[in-house]
Amino acid sequence: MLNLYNSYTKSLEEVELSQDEIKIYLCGPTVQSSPHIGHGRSSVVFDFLIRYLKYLNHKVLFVRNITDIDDKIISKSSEQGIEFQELANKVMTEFGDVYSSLNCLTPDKEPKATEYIDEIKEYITQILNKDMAYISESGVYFETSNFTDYLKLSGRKLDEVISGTRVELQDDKNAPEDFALWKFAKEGEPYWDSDWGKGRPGWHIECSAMINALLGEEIDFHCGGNDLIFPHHENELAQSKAAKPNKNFVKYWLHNGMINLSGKKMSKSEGNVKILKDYIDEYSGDVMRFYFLRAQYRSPQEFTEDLLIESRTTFKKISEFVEESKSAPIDKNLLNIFEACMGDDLNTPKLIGEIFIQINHSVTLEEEELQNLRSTVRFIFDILGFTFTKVENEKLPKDKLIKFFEEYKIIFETIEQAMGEFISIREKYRLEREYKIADEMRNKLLEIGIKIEDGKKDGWSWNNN
RNA sequence: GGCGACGUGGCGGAGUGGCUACGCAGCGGUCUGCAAAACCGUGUACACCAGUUCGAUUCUGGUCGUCGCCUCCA
Repeated sequence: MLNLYNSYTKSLEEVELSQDEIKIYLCGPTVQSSPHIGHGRSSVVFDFLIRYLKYLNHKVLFVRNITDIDDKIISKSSEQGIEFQELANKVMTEFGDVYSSLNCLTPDKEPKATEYIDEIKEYITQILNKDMAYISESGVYFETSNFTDYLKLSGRKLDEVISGTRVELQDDKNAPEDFALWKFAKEGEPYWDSDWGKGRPGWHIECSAMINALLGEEIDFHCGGNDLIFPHHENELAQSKAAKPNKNFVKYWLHNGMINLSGKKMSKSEGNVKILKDYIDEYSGDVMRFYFLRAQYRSPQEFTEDLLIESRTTFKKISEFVEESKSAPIDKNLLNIFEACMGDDLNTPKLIGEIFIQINHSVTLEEEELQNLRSTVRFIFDILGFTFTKVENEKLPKDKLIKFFEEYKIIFETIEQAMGEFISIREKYRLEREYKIADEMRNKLLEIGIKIEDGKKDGWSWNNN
């Protein structure tokens, strides 16, 4: 059983899944600036869902779009004196890198708005033909007053939409709440030809058109951050229902909560954006994923670097528990827990708690049961997209190492060889009860970033932390 | 201002009408030459005020507070 919160009905619903392909559309980024933690959350959280659906033996058709043309991209690129495509491509690459280091499943299709201009124009024509849009001086606009269900998704009232608006209103619109399907190009702006005039698509229409082109008239899940509910998804829904009144555009609307930086929402306008890549590089994709796993996907989630450090510590425990084991779904009890938690609107924090309860109880288990538990925990984390790849040890500069080991008359060839000799020298001192020297060696080694942990099998390890 | 969400121990974060969440940190211990690591043990938190109830952190109402959306945003 899978219960998920549907933003449209504002309630937890038992999801009905057909045995056919499940169609999922995730609103991807506008490629105007580098990905931040919030982008990471949205992609990882819905990656959990997709992977879980696959675990439940469903076929999934997953589309995530890229908005590569919009006002911000145009203005930013012109500030930098480059073509808008150049900026879009650069940022797009950054997003691709981040998705892959977070081990998010590659979408089956990843359409860009600029590659679907024909479909977009065709879609606008359909809306015009249904008398749900009109052409004015500055563009083609959606006639919201002709769409009775407008604002049903976001639950707003019409006068609120206008009263809160501080943006200059276009005076060639029939109503202030009407939104652009096609914006006519101003001097110097990029444009595509159309029957109505040279211009570019509005923000919302690309999603309607690309969903229609790639997934069809009806889809199962439409996902994105909850900041997109209004106006983006509201308008998208209006367009799609206007073009196809008899179709149920989206079965379930799913929205993830925002990341908060020290109590504040992180957004471009607040200027408190942190670059996601830096954290991935420092903490690894698994740790970032685990950080996202710690919060239920709809709740706002606190972000500080300390919480990332904590996530690393906690995740390390799990990796060590699972390290030597093969992934296998053996422990039925734990699998039931897994499904119960995931089925409860993806309650991943609860799942983590339950897994730790199992780990804590494992001391009483027989060897075989313990192995089964380890394998099953590993299996669950595999399903959730964790890789358990060891963090590449930070490369210390070789000259620094050579110099360091010279002091102890060790000729550096490889780190293993040099450390082996270093340890045996130090061991000699320890046997001779020359603890001062031994401790000093340990401390000096720590200064260059290598930590000795006496009593461990290996005897030494990198200090990645 | 409008709409919505939320307020759980030092921090993060589940959950429940009566019973241990869990993780991190802290504290005590075992081990150790000393550390570290590891292991064992350890905490009567549920914003405030009323009400319903045999009993409320969990239900209802109010108060205060925090956050989000309302404008491009995941």
